[in-house]
Amino acid sequence: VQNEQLAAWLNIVQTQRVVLEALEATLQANAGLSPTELEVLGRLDGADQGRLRMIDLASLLMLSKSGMTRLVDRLVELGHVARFSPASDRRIVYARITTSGRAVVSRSFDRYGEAVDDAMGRHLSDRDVRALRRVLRKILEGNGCWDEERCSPRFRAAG
Amino acid sequence: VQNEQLAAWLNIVQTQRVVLEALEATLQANAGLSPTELEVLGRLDGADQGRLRMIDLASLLMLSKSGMTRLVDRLVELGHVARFSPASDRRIVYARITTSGRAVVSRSFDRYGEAVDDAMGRHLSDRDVRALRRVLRKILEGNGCWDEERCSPRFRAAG
DNA sequence: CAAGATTGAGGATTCAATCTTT
DNA sequence: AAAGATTGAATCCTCAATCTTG
Repeated sequence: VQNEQLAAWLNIVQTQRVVLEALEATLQANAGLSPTELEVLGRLDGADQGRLRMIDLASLLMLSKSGMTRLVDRLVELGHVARFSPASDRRIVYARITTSGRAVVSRSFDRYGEAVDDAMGRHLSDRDVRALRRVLRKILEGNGCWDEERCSPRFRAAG
Repeated sequence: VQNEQLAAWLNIVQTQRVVLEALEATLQANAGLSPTELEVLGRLDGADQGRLRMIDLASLLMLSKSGMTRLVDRLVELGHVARFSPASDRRIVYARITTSGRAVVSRSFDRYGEAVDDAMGRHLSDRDVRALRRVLRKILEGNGCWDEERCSPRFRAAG
């Protein structure tokens, strides 16, 4: 019985590897970004006022603080994100998506959706997708990291 | 509809991050190994004669050839793996698990299974686990990377 | 020349230490 | 002192180039 669980875990790992590999190729050719970098832009795009604190971004993506500092460095370099600190508390740094960043999200998300469909959705029925989400949600809830906004964000409508 | 797929993909990514983080901590404290390193030992442990070619290991874990070279370097350094080339074709290098490596697998796999159960299985019914595996298998099959031995290997029995 | 493996250089991420603001 | 962010050193991984054997 425990072997079934181990196998399921291995399957999650393998699936993530396979799909991610497909997405990386598409996304790199299309926008010159890594999936992680696009995820940051997507989170900012969906956030209130298009901005989030560095520490909240790190927590959302489960990266270290320093990892997020460098990731945002790259996005700033590309002009897709800008930094600023609010006057009310100068300890905080916000990452804010720029017009250029919004444009990248608009242009890339459709292609990205197609790539996900190609590598994953195309092989699944609607029931499969629902079943998958149901089980994964249980795991996330069990680990105290389910959060409606975190795990099923409202993605930007196409275009 | 496509949003459901995107959300499902995000959930896979998040689940992998959450569970992996839990496993890393346990495994590091327990055996001083990363999950990837233990996976190599587990694959070798289950393989015929306890050995696999470098290139097949790389393919199994979806790592680059050079990445696998370095990973095996570390395991050799620790004494858990040894390299050798067959006389029949000196181009090939086999990684073979050593007695020490077998011991590590024996000692670690129980704890590893417990950790997987803690982070994942504990929150799921048997039906959930089966449903999860069924859907993930579809995705892997759809991408041409389902392989009975690759994706549901016969793990060593406890002890 | 092709297959298999390794090496050097460069990119991404983490930990520990540090800096600034509260 | 604590919260938030950044920096330096070290680790792990990848790509391109190279080496060896067939």
